[in-house]
Amino acid sequence: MESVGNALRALLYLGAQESVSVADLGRHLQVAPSTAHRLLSTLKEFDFARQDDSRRYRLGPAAHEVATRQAPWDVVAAVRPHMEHLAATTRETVNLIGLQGACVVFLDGVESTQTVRVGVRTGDRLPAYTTAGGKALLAQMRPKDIRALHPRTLAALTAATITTTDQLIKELDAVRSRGYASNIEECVDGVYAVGVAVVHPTRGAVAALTISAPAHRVDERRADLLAQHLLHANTRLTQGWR
Amino acid sequence: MESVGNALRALLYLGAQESVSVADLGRHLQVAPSTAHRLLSTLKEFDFARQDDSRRYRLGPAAHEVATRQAPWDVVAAVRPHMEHLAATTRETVNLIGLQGACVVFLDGVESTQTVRVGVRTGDRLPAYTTAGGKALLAQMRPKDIRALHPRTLAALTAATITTTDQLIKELDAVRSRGYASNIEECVDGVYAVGVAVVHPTRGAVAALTISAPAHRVDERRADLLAQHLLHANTRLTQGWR
DNA sequence: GAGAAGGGTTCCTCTGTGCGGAATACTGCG
DNA sequence: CGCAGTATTCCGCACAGAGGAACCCTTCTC
Repeated sequence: MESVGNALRALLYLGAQESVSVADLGRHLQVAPSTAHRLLSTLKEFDFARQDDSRRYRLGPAAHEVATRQAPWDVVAAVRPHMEHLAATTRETVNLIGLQGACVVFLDGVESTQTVRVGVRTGDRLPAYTTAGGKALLAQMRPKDIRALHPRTLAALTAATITTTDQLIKELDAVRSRGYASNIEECVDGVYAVGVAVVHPTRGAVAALTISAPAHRVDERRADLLAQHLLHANTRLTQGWR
Repeated sequence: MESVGNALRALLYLGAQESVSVADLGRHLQVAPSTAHRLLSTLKEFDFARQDDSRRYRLGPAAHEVATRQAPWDVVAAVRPHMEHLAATTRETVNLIGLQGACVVFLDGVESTQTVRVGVRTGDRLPAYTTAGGKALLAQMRPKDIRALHPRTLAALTAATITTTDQLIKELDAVRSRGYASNIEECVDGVYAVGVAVVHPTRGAVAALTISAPAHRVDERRADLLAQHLLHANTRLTQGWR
């Protein structure tokens, strides 16, 4: 696979430069300019390279996406049995959530066996501020970092969604005081969720554990009970990491 | 470039999965198993994929490296004229430094024109705790994040290097109080440097600006003067970002 | 333990893809 | 505007990459 090899060499080269011309790459790979051009065009076609009006090529967003979209799979595997136990104990849906920039991604899920239940959303992405898991993770950050990550006003997904960063910062203060985060129909109408951050001893907050239920099944007292289950599971999990 | 296209599709697929088998990839790309195997083998050859004894393939470190080694080139360009002015004014070497994990990388430099001078190190990497720029950037982080990033004991580059994370955390406190960081022969014997973090209004601490000089030319009073030059340049720079 | 099923890896043949060269188009400088 | 350098497009051809087959490996079941 000589041409594939050259494409990967081109990608590595592009990653190490501010920008690259066809001639630069041709010299680097010892290939004809038309071959270098063809490689860069293909990288561009898949968004591994971008080109502006100066004719030079830069690393494109696909390269960044491949690297940063990888989940902490070892954590996912370690948490799985705890999630299954939680789902069995509470009879509600349990999710493991990761933070990527200002979004959360659903990494894994164990669905409730009840007839009326919240479905798992593994693979989905949502704004962090709209979810219990997202709030639990954001609460690990300093207010200045929260501001750096969000515009002043935030898009609403429901009538209950937080809509300003100032509100969010206040809410995260409450999360820290309470010891867990909640989402009361802020993301999807009819869904109530609680969440806690999973903090690895050397890697910091790597994910969040949440329990989601139909809102009609959860009042404040039950939310608190569900949260206690989460906190117990979290303690057992992180004790296994020492 | 059909084969290059398939290699890039393979890379994207690998980035979205925990692990991938030859059969998985063959089905995904609609190619023969031997073709899928050949693609994965080439990705593996360049470290874009890794394979363990289970025969399955995972994303390799090269993909991560391509994405994360990219410097903030727009910042580098914006800072350049300020660096040139600083170097002309102080007649010492000016560097722009970025933080990557627990290391700094020298992003750009303007060398002093004096006969005896500190050389520029653009492209070099060093432990952050041994450099003024690194310390300036680390001082923007919380102690718990510093601990997460460093082992208890730190390797010494000179007799003056900080050798424990506890010492480093104390030093970073002093950096924050003083308003700038210094490196008094902690990295290279005979080099004295001062540094300040360049803080972008929405992106946070994106780099550090430093002035490095032969130690025999810098006493405490001159270090403070050099630091004032840095702080003034930093203010002008960040005002241009509003 | 033996055998079956599924899948990974290696090898071979052949054809169509990717290479380099040439022509054309574009950009920046004097 | 003309020129030099470089990017982009197009074409012909040969060899690189595709698929198929054989062999090897792993896991599961009896």
